[in-house]
Amino acid sequence: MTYSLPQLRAFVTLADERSFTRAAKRLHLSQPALTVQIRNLESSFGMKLFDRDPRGVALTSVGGELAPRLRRLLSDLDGAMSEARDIAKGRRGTIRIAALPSFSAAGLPDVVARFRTANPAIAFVIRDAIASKVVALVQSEAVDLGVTAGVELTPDVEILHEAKDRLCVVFPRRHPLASRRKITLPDLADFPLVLMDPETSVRAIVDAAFVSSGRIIRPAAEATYMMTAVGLVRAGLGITILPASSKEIDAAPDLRARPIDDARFSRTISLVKRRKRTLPPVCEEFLRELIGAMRPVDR
Amino acid sequence: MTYSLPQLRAFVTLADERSFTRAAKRLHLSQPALTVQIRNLESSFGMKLFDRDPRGVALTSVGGELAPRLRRLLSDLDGAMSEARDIAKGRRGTIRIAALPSFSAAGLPDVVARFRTANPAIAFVIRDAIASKVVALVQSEAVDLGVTAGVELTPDVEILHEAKDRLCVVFPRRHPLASRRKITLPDLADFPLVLMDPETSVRAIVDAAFVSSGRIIRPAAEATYMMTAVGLVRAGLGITILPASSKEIDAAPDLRARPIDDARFSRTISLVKRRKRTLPPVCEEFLRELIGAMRPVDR
DNA sequence: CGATCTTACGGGATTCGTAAACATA
DNA sequence: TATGTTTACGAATCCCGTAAGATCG
Repeated sequence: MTYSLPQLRAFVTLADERSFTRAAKRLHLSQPALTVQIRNLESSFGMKLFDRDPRGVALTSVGGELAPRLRRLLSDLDGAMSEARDIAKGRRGTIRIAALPSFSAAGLPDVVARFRTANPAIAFVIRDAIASKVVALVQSEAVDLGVTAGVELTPDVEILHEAKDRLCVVFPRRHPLASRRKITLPDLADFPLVLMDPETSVRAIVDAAFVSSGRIIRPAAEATYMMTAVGLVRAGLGITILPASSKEIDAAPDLRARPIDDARFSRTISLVKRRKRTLPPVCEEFLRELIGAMRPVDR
Repeated sequence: MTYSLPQLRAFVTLADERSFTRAAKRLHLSQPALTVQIRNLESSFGMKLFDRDPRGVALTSVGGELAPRLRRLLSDLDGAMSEARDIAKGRRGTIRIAALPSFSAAGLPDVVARFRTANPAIAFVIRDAIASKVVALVQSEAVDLGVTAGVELTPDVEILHEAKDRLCVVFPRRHPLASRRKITLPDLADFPLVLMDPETSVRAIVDAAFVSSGRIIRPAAEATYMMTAVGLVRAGLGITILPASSKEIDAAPDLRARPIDDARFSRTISLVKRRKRTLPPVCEEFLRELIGAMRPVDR
């Protein structure tokens, strides 16, 4: 009426070996135990699957139909299970991360690279997106982890770690700001500003700081990508404000970046996951590495 | 460490239903029993496969990897087993027969046709071959059943049933033989003979009969196919000797066939199978039909 | 005899259902 | 409190190994 995995394994092995004794050996089983498994399987079919003979057994025609299919199915099954076990043990797997473009370019690559040299069988999927999109990706479980900033979180997104990221002002080497020891908010208002797109978290911080100090902002230009903002500054269009960690600054040797002496010009980088979802084990491991690397950067 | 079929079924169903209660219902299982299965499977992995929540359960990422593969594997497995059960029950299957050309054309088609209307899901493979080839096909298990004649059988071929098939002489309507009441061996020797190929069982019988009566045979022509022999007779080349059951005779309205009044001019049609091989159940059923149809034919 | 498969029996693990405890909205 | 999951425990079944029996060459 029913059948079990041991029965099916016994059947396939016996079909291979065509001898109860040899098959039992291969199954690490006593030979009578094998006989019983086969007998039970046969009685569940209501017919013989093997023709016994003192010098070997042979498959019945029904057995012959079944054997190759079961052999393949069982090997697929074992493959799937052992693969899953590998994933569970962290020997294999995929880590999916969504992160702000700044972090994707600056902090993340080193951590990922180090982790991959230690665990070469781990694959990464990295999606760079603006803060609100990062949260959406985490919420929909399109990714395991998210790195975002300054977004009100929905209740089903959980913060695992936080780090401060200061903003700094970026200007040409010979700019008047270069001689100031400390740069404060009013200093910035003296020069034309190249700002990030209003959708971005950096822009939100800048806007908030200016508003809270009672000033209005008049951007000379707006950019979506930080590299564009840097280019505009190099062209003399004005100064800009970017995360201290952004790599784009280093790409322009003729520019200088200086932290702004104002607590409002900093943002909280949050490492998040979907609440009440257990992470894959590799992911947990990577998480620890990432937290270690997420110390606030000053320059 | 290990896993069982009930565990895997529980896993897949729970992944489908995303609720222990609903899944248990679908599995015809008490709900605690399901909890235990999942717990054991999870502990064998050393990690959770589901994230529990009062209003439903959700797959872990490892569980997500596993679920679709297992769902397919289990459904394939059940498919293979139920198909095999169908074959075992005779609701489906293939019957493979090798038979002498004469029997393939004369006796077999009607039996097969009748059987197929009763069991439409049964497929047939019919190979027509000369006697020695038929035995070889049975011996190598390329076919389940064989219909042969006058061949010394190897010990691993078993006779299931036998029937007499008389030979008859075939001649043109206006031939001198047409007026004889009884035709005996000496009568035949008076006319030119069209005989079958020396490889065939019919020819072996004719040769043996002539030899045992001390005559030598001088064939006017030889044919491999009985239809050819009939054609040669119609053309007036001589007379021929064919199995009484052969359909080829009926295809020539200008010919007459008459039994030969000599016990030596008959052959034993044997229905055979490989010794110590159990036949598929459908095949057993067909066998009974075939034996019923294999009564000796006189004309 | 000897090699091979089958049957018989006891210990241990698995599976299942009922009943009760636990968690969360 | 209502819904849904987990824990606890006893009964039935299944699986396995040892030992003895059966079969064929």
